[in-house]
Amino acid sequence: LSEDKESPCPSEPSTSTARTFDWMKVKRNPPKTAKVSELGLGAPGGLRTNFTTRQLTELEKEFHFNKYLSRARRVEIAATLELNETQVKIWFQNRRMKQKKREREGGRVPPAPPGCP
Amino acid sequence: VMILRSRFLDARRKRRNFSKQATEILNEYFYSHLSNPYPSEEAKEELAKKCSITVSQVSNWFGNKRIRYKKNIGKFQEEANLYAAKTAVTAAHAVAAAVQNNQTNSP
DNA sequence: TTTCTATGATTGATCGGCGT
DNA sequence: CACGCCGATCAATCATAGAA
Repeated sequence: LSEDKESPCPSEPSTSTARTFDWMKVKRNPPKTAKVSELGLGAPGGLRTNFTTRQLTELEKEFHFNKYLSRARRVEIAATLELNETQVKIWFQNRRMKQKKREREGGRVPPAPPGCP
Repeated sequence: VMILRSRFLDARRKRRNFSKQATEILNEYFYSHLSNPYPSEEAKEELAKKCSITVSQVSNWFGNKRIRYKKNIGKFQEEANLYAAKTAVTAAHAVAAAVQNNQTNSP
């Protein structure tokens, strides 16, 4: 229940080590952020959108109010912040995971180990 | 514009590199599982304990390692052979011990 | 000291699996 | 079958530590 079988190995090892495995070939599809859909809009296609401070502030505020969004609320937020409903949905999803991660790892050990001038 | 970046200027800064031994342990695992360098949650916890870092840091390390490795396999060739040899020696020791044990316990 | 590289962390977005 | 969520991961980027 813990060993890996190296099944895929299309390439040839050539030398002693370093073969190419499938995980090294994994490629993600580029973001489909309302790309070619709207022709003419400044909708950046295949780019990682950079949220502005205003957007993040509003999203954060909403998050503290509700950890989950209703369809209606999502539409509102999206319109107000000029984002897709999907982006808002994903933001909340990532935010929840971030929250959980903090709680889980919250059992901090923030003491001052070594040097602290 | 640069002010907009100030929103971050937070945790990301003041970063500490892991101890050399921790990196040693992580690399050993990575290269001995190069065919599938995706440690399970349990494995991550074990590595975290051995390295004295958090599970998240172990995840970050593997995430960065995988991406950077496949981005430029050649650059890690040397490192790969180094650790491959190391694990080979370990394996050899194990085999040697087994043989030794076999001879002394052969009725 | 200045410049360039190695590395840990962050985060918008994707992938696969699951429940509704 | 479509949709939202979770957990893990990707991929690009940020900011700093360290080598040159």
